Amino acid sequence: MLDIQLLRKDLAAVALRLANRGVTLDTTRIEGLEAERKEIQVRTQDFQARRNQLSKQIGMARGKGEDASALMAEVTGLGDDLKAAEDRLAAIQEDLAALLMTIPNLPHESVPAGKGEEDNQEVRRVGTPRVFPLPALDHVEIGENLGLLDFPTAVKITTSRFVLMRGSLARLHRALTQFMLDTHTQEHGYEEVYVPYLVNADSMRGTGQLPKFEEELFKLTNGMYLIPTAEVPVTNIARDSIIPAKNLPMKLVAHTPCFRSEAGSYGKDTRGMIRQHQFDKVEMVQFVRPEDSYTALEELTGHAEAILQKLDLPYRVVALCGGDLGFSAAKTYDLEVWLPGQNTYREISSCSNFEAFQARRMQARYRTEKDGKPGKPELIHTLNGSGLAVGRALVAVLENYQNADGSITIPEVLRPYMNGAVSITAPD
RNA sequence: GGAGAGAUGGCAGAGUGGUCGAAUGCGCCGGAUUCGAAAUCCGGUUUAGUGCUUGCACUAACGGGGGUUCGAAUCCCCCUCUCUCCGCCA
Repeated sequence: MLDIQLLRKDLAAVALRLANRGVTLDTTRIEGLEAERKEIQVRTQDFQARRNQLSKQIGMARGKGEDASALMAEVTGLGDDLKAAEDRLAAIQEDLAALLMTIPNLPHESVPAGKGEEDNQEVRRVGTPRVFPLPALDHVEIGENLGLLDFPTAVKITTSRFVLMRGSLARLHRALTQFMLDTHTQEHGYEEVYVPYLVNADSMRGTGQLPKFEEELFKLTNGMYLIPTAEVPVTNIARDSIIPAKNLPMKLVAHTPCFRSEAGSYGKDTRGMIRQHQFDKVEMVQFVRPEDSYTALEELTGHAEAILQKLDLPYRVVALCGGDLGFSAAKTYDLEVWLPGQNTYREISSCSNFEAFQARRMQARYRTEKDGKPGKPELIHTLNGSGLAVGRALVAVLENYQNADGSITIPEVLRPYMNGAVSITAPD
């Protein structure tokens, strides 16, 4: 949510910055609502002040045993006008609030202009794609040849966009998760958290999934939602709370399954594990002081990159352009891992700074300090990034570490998590 | 699932229709006292919003929503959550 004050003070500038992400702001409507709000609010408050004043006088008169009927008649006369003004004000403020909830965040000044994916800016490439003597297979063929990856059975159990993994492949998936969590907690200073996978609507509103993107979520019959990312429960830890300044920055990491309806992506990535209704992800979340958030974004992106580097997977870092930016983000770096089977880079992590956008929706604040003395509560900045998407990391390992004989070499850093095994071969 | 109790400021906790945004205690901040500290004493200490003469005024908020009333933390209705006991259970 944007600061309403910013819209009041400099609507034109807000509209201009939103244009960077291809969003047109209905400034006429906002100006109209604001003008009416101002007038009605002043009127309402005048009525309320008068009513409070008269009511107080009635109380005092009664206390002294005097007759208050004249005062009561006067305040009764206010009734209808007051009620009308209050109702109108409530309606306008509801309209304004609803409108405000659907306006995306302002892109940071460093965000490249552009409409979509093709305008994203490559920041750097790390690692060199391996050269295969024969055309590289994709992860579906590799996994199915090994007899460890099974889509038809998953379809039978549920439906498409689910997967079944068996044996050492299932274990490799778990090994990746453990390795990521251990690296972030032991080397990057994150606290591991275990969180609910079902959340209420308030939490979804807090991080920005609601009200605009309900169709992308799985909703339960009792009104709860399956989380589409650990970002939701983890970031909402800070909702409606004031964090002591000494606890900042707060760095949290969680491993959760993620559930996405993938509505609107029919026919896209239908093959393999790239786009699933259910996948695991290790997610990093940071709560920081506003002045630190862009340094924190670079740092957090580096933490995600460290996983790829340790796995020795080639990747590139892409700065999203305005048009490709998520609803709540002010700036985002995507990490794209090299997939030989597809001969392309595919997104495996997304690291974003939300500035105060989520914090304002959540009322997530920290107590400032001035010369060591406690000051006023102010909104924190929130960030998050995948570190990494586990399913896609598995895909990347399969494709990058495939051998001509159909086996998979296990990346060195994962071997301790695989009982020391060096490779994965088809079971007997 | 059944029965009961409750939800008030950073925390504890009073307030059951009228100058109550809210006693008191703790905590926190400032000051006094002290060589310094403890103790003690004095003062301060919620948030959001609006207006304009930018310092003042006003409005709103006592779990959430609705209602009664001239006036609601206080009365009524609905919802949510928490606690205790019983039952069930990984």
